[in-house]
Amino acid sequence: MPETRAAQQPTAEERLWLALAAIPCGQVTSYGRLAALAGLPGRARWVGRQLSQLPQGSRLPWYRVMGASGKLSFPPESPAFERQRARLQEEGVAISDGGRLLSRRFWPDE
DNA sequence: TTCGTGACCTAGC
DNA sequence: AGCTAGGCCACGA
Repeated sequence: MPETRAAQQPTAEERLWLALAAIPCGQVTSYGRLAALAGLPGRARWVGRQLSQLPQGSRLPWYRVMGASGKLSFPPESPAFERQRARLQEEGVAISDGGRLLSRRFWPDE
């Protein structure tokens, strides 16, 4: 009988959820940094894919993640773009109409 | 199986 | 500031 998952080492997905949940309110990070924090440097695309599969009602702060260039990864005006922008706005993080982060709030600090 | 696509990134102009 | 090139890799057609 194999051991249950809980007794083994955390999976990459679990490490990602933990890193994601660790982003402080009012701060943001990038897909690449998140990948590195989860122990998978160079796997930014994988992070983006994981976030795209998050269930609708997820409590995780997916909206605190954007491209390394400081821009949201959704087309401006799209529903997803506006959702993310609104969530960030609630935390005091301003995003321009074009999707650019207007303040230095990347985490961890550089 | 190959090929295009994608919530990406860095380096180099 | 905006290209381009190459790297990354899971998925579906």
